[in-house]
Amino acid sequence: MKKQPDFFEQIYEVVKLIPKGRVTSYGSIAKFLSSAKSSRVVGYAMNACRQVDPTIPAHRVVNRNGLLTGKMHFSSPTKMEELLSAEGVKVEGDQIKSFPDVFWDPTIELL
DNA sequence: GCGTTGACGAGGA
DNA sequence: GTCCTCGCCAACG
Repeated sequence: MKKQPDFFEQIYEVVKLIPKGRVTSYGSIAKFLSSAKSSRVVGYAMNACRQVDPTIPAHRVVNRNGLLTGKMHFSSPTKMEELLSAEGVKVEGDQIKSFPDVFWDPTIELL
């Protein structure tokens, strides 16, 4: 029996493949899964990732603006930027510095 | 079964 | 360049 739809598993797998110190966007993951329009669903999966697999580095997933939109969903609102900062990702406020520099696109790296 | 919400993205003004 | 609107898919009430 499946605990979660394959859709979610796919997302989690990609997120867990994100190298340390790198980040990606919801849209890129969605696009990698052949559903660029399902970017919102990717974010929803992240929200559920905690109950599925808390080891998922959801903090490495941000929106296309490099903004930590989901930081409020973490244990603490500051947990996300702390984790990113600890991995070498410069974060100012809620936005990632040098976003294109730390950006990791599964459609390019994994392909 | 219907309507609303949501960690988004792209397009248009 | 910024701001607003629409779309898209899945889950929740």
